[in-house]
Amino acid sequence: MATPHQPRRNDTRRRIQDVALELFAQQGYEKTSLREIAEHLDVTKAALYYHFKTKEDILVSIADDLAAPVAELITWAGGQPRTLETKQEMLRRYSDILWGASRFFRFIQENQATVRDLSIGESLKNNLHGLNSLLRDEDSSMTAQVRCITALFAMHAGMFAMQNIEGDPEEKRAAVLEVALDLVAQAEAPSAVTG
Amino acid sequence: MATPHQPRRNDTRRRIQDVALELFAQQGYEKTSLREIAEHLDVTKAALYYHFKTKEDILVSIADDLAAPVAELITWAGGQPRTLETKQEMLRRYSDILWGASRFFRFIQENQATVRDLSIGESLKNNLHGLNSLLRDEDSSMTAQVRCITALFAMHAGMFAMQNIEGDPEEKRAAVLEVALDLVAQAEAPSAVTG
Amino acid sequence: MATPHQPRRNDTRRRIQDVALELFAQQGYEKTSLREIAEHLDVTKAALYYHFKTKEDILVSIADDLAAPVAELITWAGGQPRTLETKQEMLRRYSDILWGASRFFRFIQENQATVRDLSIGESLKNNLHGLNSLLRDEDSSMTAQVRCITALFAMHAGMFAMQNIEGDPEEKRAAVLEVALDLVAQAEAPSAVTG
Amino acid sequence: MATPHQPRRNDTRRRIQDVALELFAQQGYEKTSLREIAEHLDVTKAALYYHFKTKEDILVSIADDLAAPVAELITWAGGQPRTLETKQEMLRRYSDILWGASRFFRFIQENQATVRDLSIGESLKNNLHGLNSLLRDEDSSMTAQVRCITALFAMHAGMFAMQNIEGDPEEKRAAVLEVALDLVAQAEAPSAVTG
DNA sequence: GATGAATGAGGTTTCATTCAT
DNA sequence: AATGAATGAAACCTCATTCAT
Repeated sequence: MATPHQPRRNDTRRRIQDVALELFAQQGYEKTSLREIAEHLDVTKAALYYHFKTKEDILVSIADDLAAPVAELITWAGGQPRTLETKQEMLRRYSDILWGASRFFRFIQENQATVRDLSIGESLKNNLHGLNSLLRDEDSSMTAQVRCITALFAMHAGMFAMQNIEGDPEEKRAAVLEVALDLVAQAEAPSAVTG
Repeated sequence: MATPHQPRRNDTRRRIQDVALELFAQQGYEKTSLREIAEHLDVTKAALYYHFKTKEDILVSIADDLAAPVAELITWAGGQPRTLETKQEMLRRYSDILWGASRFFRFIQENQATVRDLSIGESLKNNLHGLNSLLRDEDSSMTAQVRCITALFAMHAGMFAMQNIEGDPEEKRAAVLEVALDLVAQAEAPSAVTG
Repeated sequence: MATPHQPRRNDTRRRIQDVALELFAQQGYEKTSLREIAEHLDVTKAALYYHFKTKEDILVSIADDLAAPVAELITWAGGQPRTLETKQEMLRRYSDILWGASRFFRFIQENQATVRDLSIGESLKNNLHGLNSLLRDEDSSMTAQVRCITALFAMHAGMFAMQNIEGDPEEKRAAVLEVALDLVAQAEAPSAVTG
Repeated sequence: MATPHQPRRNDTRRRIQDVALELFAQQGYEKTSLREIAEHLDVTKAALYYHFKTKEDILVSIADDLAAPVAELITWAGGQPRTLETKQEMLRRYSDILWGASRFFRFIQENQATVRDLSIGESLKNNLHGLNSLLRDEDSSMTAQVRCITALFAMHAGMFAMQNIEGDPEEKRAAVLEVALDLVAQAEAPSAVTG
């Protein structure tokens, strides 16, 4: 039973989002002009304004779609017991989200200064903070807390910093996840390896 | 009495670099205009062009100063035996460099998309790659390699991602370094902790 | 017969070309700013950029329109027998073209250094060279060749160098043409007048 | 009147004039900046201002030197009988002047629009007008007058329009002069050649 | 005889945005 | 659903020029 899809209703809108994200990721947000987006789509700039109120709104609409799963993940994790298993499952799911929308998250990563001042900045920051809070225990040692944060950033960095390294992408992703899982495990059980 | 219009000192060039870096870090490179920099210094835009050929050139001159120590570190490490101790000493020194010019490195971190297309992008990338190559062993397991990369990124992230966490800055920095040292240690001794 | 079907544009584009040529001819290309052109038209500078990509592009578009007849003339003459009559007919037609767009050709004449570096320079030079080749015979005496070139330049000079001389413009134009026709006639029949 | 030449006194001044003329001729007056001139000489812009009051002044000083012979020629011719022989001698001398400072006269030719608005414009125009008046007879036929003007312009054009034609430069120059001499001869003796 | 530092004016170009159609 | 025409603001940059040293 295929959904009787609304004909071409969302088509242009989606194509704008797609092209915009592509260019934002390639060149950065500020260096991508609406003219450029319009040209790639073979429409006029004014057409963009039929679908979106502002340039920022294009990005917001993308973020609304792609960052939602992170918020859901936080909600989910908030309802689970704060066990190591929960935390690790959280990381696994986060890994799926990140790789499922890697173009977007890479964009966020590479345009922090820009995104910070945009309206999406706040919510992205909150997401990150939410994940963080669920992973780390505020009463644990500073080192332990750092390990948790690092687990998160390892995954972010993993999306784009591994291009120099040879190997199967899936294998790399698995390795990144493993290191992250490890870090939260060590944060929990302080039988340190350090001498 | 009226203070005579003192001619600006010789340090204008330095002051430009300083203000520019401050604003670049605060607002991002593209969102910082030369007009703004000039106004902060109480000079005209044209004065900036007396000291620097282009806007990009201002950034280049800053990077030349501040990124040089990283290149030196790479040279130094290249001349040492590839032991764990060398790697860890490298991380310690890198930590010093990073925190000694944190404003600059935070700028780089938050403006990757921009920096990538600028002339400094290449050399910064090379630096990172150089550090990376010295830390990780291409023949070791993927996981081990990821640990090394993560050690590096943990330090980068540590510069700005810890502002949410309470605690003494020095203590935080030490914790970050400890986690990084740990990661390379684990990369070397594959007696995994993972379940 | 073939009507060049331009989509119905407002005449703004044409008005820009007209005002621009007027000012270029009056003051020179470099000394005419886009601000000035815009003010004459009571539009903003940005409006110019809606119609033309660059300042140079305005001139190019003018040249494309006004220099085309010369290219056509060359094509026509290329298909005729290389007789004296052909050459003289060529000069007659060239005279019509020159006087029909005298503002443009005077501009070219007075801004050679500028035009040379612009993209239209090459094609204008080719036009002149084409006319030249059709007039002169490479095997004839140097003097004969010079006479042909002079015929051409006499007409160019005639457009603007006669303003000091009194007399009816049409009469002047006819006189210039007569001298030019004479020169190619003499080039052909070397029964020299020179004492 | 011969000034005993101060040793290196004028050296820089002359070098500025030389480089300036070279660049003016190559690129045009407006497109040549003082920075460029200074760089070619390995001095600072400010040094130029020690020797010349303004940019225009550099050009004026060049013109004063190089256009003076034309004024002298006019004076000389004014004192001679208005015979054909005088006119032809005038052309011969003018040819010498033109080719003796061809870089300058080519510059004038290619930058008319610019030169017109500069202070030298007036005197150059007067020179040309003076030569013209001495050649042509205001009572003669329009055609005869055009022939005289053409004689002058043939020589101007000859300086740069002959580069496409093969042949010894001196031979070309002689041919140009011959045609010019011819033209004034024909202007005098109205037994037309035209068919 | 020349420099270093700076300025004020102005240049071309790009941008996000608007609005009548 | 989209276009054509236009705008206002601002960007980067260059220029001729000045002046204390």
